[in-house]
Amino acid sequence: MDYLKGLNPPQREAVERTDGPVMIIAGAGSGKTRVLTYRIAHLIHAKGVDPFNILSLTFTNKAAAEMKLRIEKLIGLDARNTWMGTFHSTFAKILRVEADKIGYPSNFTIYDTDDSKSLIRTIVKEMKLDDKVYKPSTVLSRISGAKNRLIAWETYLNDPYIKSDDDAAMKPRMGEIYKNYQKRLFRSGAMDFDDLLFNTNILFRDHLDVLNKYQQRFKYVMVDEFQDTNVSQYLITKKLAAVHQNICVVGDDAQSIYAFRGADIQNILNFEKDYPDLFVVKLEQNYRSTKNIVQAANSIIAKNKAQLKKDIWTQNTEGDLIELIKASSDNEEGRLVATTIFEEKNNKKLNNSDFAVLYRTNSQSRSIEEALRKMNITYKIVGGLSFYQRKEIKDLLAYLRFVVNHEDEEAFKRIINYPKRGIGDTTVEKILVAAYDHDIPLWHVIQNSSSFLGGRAANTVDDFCTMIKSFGIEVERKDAFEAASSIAKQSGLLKDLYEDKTIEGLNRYENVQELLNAIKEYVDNPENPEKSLGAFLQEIALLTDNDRNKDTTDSVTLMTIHSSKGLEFKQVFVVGMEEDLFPSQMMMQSREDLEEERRLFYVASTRAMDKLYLTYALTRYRFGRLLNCEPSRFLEEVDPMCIKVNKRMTSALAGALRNESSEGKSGFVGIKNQSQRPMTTAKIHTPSPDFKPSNTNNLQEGAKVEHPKFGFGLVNKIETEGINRKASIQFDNFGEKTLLLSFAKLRIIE
DNA sequence: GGTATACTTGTTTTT
DNA sequence: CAAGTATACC
Repeated sequence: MDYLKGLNPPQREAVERTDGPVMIIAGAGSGKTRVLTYRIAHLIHAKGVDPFNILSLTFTNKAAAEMKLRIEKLIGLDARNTWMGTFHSTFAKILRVEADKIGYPSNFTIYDTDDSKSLIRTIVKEMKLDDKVYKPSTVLSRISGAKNRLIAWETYLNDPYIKSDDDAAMKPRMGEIYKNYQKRLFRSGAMDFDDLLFNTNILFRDHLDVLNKYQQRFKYVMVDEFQDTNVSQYLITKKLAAVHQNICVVGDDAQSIYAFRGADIQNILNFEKDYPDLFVVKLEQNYRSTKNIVQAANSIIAKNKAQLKKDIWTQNTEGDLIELIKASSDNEEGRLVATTIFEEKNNKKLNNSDFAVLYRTNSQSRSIEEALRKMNITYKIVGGLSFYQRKEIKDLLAYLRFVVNHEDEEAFKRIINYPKRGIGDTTVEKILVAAYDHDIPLWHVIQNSSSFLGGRAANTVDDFCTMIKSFGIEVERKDAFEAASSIAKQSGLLKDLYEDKTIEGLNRYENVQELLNAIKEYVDNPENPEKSLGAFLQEIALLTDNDRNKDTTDSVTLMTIHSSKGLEFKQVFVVGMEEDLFPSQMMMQSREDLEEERRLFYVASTRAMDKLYLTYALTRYRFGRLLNCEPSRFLEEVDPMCIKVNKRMTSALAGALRNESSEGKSGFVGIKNQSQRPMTTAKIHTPSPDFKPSNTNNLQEGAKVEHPKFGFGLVNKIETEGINRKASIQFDNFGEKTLLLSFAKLRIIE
């Protein structure tokens, strides 16, 4: 086939060596995706492998989608039939089919991190533990770590090493929390992200017939971004490939940046031990960047000890030196980035989309955004607070989730009293406790609320229950879009948002509409055979909005270094090159951590094709405080031959900019302080010694009353709004106040 | 039960 | 500095 001609010798080897275990070490910019897609095309086209027998695992939906598209271009529609997706989505699909084998319903819910944390918070509360000690995020990452190493809660509780570890951390009850968390997930018919992998392992361990089915099916297994796999993921792929041994992993140990998520760099470093007859190919020619950038990147990564030996080189031109830019403050850093982009755009006739600004933490985007906005440069932010994490989106999704899975506790808690229907925390608590204590399904309690709750609470819960049931009927009869729109309307959610006329309120309303649009798109897309709401929810649970913004406007990209992996731009700014920020202060305890930070720097640097800028600021607002910063140690690690210090910042200009910024700042702060200073209030009234609240059922307008705090006053007006009677009272010392009569303690004087 | 306010608290990265 | 939670109040 012709397509082999465009490949260099190692690339070609990687494509043609289709059988047996293969490891492709692919340096940054070495044409990895190309090799992968050609390899799959080659399997199908030249080797006659049925696309159904090929499984390719990636880390992002975007990578999967892109690869699929590229293969389709090479070999046509056959490509559609290969299995290609993220670890999580692929095994979620398999788990749906096989759920009953491990006791789960096939419509199980997938909890996102927020759901998981919320569940942990309630468990910690129920166990009467201190949530300062057992912080949801800490607990979750501990549990997650265990799951990624395939440690079940039973094992966790019995392991003396873990026990002493937790004791030492002053968190002896961790194992119990893990146990309760897991049981609760199971009761809710829910799995968290890690469960998708953990339970796949359980499934394959306990049901050899199932394992065998998939082993037969997936004759060829490929894993992209192999350096980011955790033990749990690795074991799944290893098992799947155990029969045919056609496993091909592609990765770059130098770009392993997800250890915090359980990724184990040892997987790639030790791969050869598991497969002694492993065929290793190294792709070392970089097609992306200039010589200067490649050399700089090499000099950075050379400082790491734990790595596979490789020698990245390029035939590209020398290119510009890397520019080091010093700014006096974070705001100035933003301005310098913006002006540089502006100039380069004009000088070199570039588009906004040729530029990217990369940072270590999301919070750094603010100063950059401000500066770009001032210069009228359009930009887009990738990642950050995701669309699917917005409250209004989660609320609607919770409705949808709960209608599909009546046991979904986290969804239930979100919607039971939103929009307000008069069901308070105590009632919710009672329902959950009833379900838990009697070991009965949550939905059973809701359906029979009168046996567990008092009269009026039971009534409102009944109404809620009827509503959910009617939604259930709609979901059965209609497609996902019609059902979701109807639920959004009838639940009152849309109305609640519509009535909020603030800017944010409007925004929220639009976001919900956007979600509905997304559902419509899903339904209309012929590639999705199943139009049901359940099918849509499965799809969306593992979606991050990285690939969602397909807006075509030409814009500068702002994102964290993590989310930049796999991308490339002509010009790249890595901002915030400061000690404690990059490398992050959290990452400097151990050498392993520091090495991961260094790999992160390597990833950032190798995104650039033509030009790389490194910027740092001398001062920066963090924790709401102005801090002095030191240049990052990483700056000294870059080969000095590749760098030039930017001279365009004359000190006069710097001074001018600094003054301007401080003036603007202080003026603003001054105004704000003034408006926020609390007014001095009148002295609180001391109630008369014989103060006793009167029955206010017959309170009349014009009556004279005493309030324990506000003192004496005259009733101006009484209004009745539903159950609530309110009185406007003109107090002698506190002005007019409107009080709710069912709560306000008032003594009627005359 | 609902809501306005004060207060704390935390900022790494994400499937 | 911002968001999210506890509190106190109506």
